[in-house]
Amino acid sequence: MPVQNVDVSEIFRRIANLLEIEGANPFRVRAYRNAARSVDSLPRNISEMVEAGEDLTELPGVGKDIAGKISEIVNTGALKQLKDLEGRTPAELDKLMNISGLGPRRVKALYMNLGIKSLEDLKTAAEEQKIRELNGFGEKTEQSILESLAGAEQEEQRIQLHEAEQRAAPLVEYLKDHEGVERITVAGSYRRRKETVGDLDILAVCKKNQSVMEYFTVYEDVQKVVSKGDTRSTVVLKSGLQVDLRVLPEAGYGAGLHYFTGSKAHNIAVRKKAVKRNLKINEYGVYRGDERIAGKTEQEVYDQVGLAYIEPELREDDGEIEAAETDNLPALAALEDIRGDLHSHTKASDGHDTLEDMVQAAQNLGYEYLAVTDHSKRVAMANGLDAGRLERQIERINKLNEKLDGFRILKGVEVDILEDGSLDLDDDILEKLDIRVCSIHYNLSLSREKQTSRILKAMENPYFNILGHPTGRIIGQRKGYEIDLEKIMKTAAESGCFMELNADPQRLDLTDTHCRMAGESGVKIAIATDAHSRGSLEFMRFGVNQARRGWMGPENVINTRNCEDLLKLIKRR
DNA sequence: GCCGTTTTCGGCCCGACTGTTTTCAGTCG
Repeated sequence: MPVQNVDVSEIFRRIANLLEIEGANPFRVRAYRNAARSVDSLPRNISEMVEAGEDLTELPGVGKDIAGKISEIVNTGALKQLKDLEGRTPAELDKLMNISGLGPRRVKALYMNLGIKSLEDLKTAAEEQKIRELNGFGEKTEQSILESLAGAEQEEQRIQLHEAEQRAAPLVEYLKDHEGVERITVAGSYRRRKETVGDLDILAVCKKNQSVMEYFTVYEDVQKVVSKGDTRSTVVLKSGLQVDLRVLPEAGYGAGLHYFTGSKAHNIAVRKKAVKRNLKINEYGVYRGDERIAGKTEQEVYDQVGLAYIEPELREDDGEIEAAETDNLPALAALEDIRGDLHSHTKASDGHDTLEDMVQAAQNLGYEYLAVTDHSKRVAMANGLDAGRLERQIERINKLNEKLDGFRILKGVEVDILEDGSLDLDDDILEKLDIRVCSIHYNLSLSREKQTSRILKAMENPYFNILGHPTGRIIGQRKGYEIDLEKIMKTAAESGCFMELNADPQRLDLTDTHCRMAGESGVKIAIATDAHSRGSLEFMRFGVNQARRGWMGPENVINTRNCEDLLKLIKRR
C-alpha cells in the first residue's frame, strides 16, 4: 500500500509540534505546518507524484528541503528527522499540545520541571497540585488543565454541518430578540459550509455590547462560560459545542465578517497581500497607517488588495487567491441550478415514503425530474428489488408519468456492484431503465487493488451510469473503502460514467478535494440526496455546498441539465 | 523552512482574553 497524503502531513505536523516545544524558529515551525496543509489539500496521491518524478517544489509551501523529505517518506515510509526529534523530545509531548490552554511553552515547562511526558503524568501532577507551583502557572491554570483532561477523554468533536445548523438556529433567534442586536451572522467554517464544524463563530453588530454579552452568556443552553469580554465572549453549550460571539461596529462589518469567516489560512494570505501594499487588515477594517480606508463590506476588503470577491466556500487558501487575482475564479453551481434529484428510495425497498409521495415532494421543490433508484436484491436487508419487482415498478412509473405534466419520473435502480465487479441485476432488466446508480454495500474491506478493479470492471458494463457514494465513508464513523479514486475517475471520464456526490450530510461523498480531482480528471458529477424519505430530498443543499467547496460550476454537474439533455448525456454508446 | 512587482537575505498576519503578573507571556482563533 503506497504512502498516503495524510501519512505525510501527519509526520510534518508532529515535526512542527516537537520543534515548537524545542523552541525552534517559529517560522520554521510554520513552514512544516504549511507544507502539511499543502499536502492535505492535494487532489492527487503524493506517492504517484514522487514516482513520476514530478517537481514537488511547485506545491505551495514546499521548497527543496521539504520536497526531499516527502520523497524520503514516500520511499522509506518514515522520516529520519522525526526519529531524531523523538530521540531528543518525547513523542508523547505532541499529545499534550491538544490540551486546551497548553501550548509549546507550557508543555516544555511541564516536561523540564516536572518530567511530565504523557496525559497520565499531567493528570497526576495536576491532582497532586504540583502544577500551580510552577512559574507562570497558577491554581486556575491547574484547574483548567484538569477540566480539559476530562473533556479530552471524550472524542474530539466536530459536528456535522446539519447538526450545527440545528444548534445555531435557535441561538441566533434568541440573540435577535435582544434589543441591542442589530445584525447577526454565523461566520466561521459554518459559513464556509464545511462538512463538519468545530465551533460556531457568531458575529453581531450591537448597540449595548456589555448587555448583549451578558445576555449571550446566560442563554439557557450554555453549560460553561469560557471567557467574557466587551467585544468577544466564548461559551460551551450543553452539547459540548463551543460558541464564540464577536461584537463589531457597523462600519467595519465587512472586515469583521471576512476575518471571522476565515479560513485562517485564507486570512493570512489576504493580509500578506495587504502588507505588500503597505496596508494592514484586521477585524475592524483595512488601514493605511492609522487611517481606516475600507471595511464596510467584504467586497471593499477584497478591492483593497486587488482581488475579486471570493465566495466563502472557496476561502481555504487553496488556489482561490491566485484565481481571484487573475479573474479566474469559477462560477459556482447553486441550488437553483439543480433541476432534479438522481438518487432516491421508496417503500419498495428501504425508503419511508411511497413513490407518489416522493414524486410530490420533488415537484414541490421545483424539480423537473426525480430518479427513483431503489436497492437491488443483493441488499436483502433493505428489501432490495429483483428483476420481477423492478419490472412492476417500471410499469407503475410509466403509468404515473402519463399523468404528470412538466415532470418526469426517471426509472432507475441503485444496483449493487458485486465482489467480482458484475452488477446485481441482468442487462435485460437494466436496459429498460433510464438511469442506474451503481454502488458498493458489501465486501467493504477488500484491498485497494481489488476494490479498485472491482469498480473498474463494473464500469465496463454499458449500463453503468453513476458510481453511488464513491468512497463509502460515513463522516465520523467509517473511513470508506480503499480505492484508487484518481484512476477510477479517469476511467469514468473515458467511458462516459459519472461520479455521485452523495448529499446526505453524514456522507457528503465525494469530498471537496475529490470534487477538484473530478474537475481535473474531466469527469462530471451528479449531486444526489440518496433520500430515504420526502424530507431528505432537501439535503440537496448540503451536496451543492460541498460541490461549491470543490470548485464545481453548473457545467460540472449533470443534474443541472434539463431532462432531455441529461438523458442524452448519460447515454453510452 | 519558504519565498520574491521593493528582497536570493531578511522578512514571515493580527488582536482579544486570561492568568499571573504589576507590564506581560502564553494561548487561541
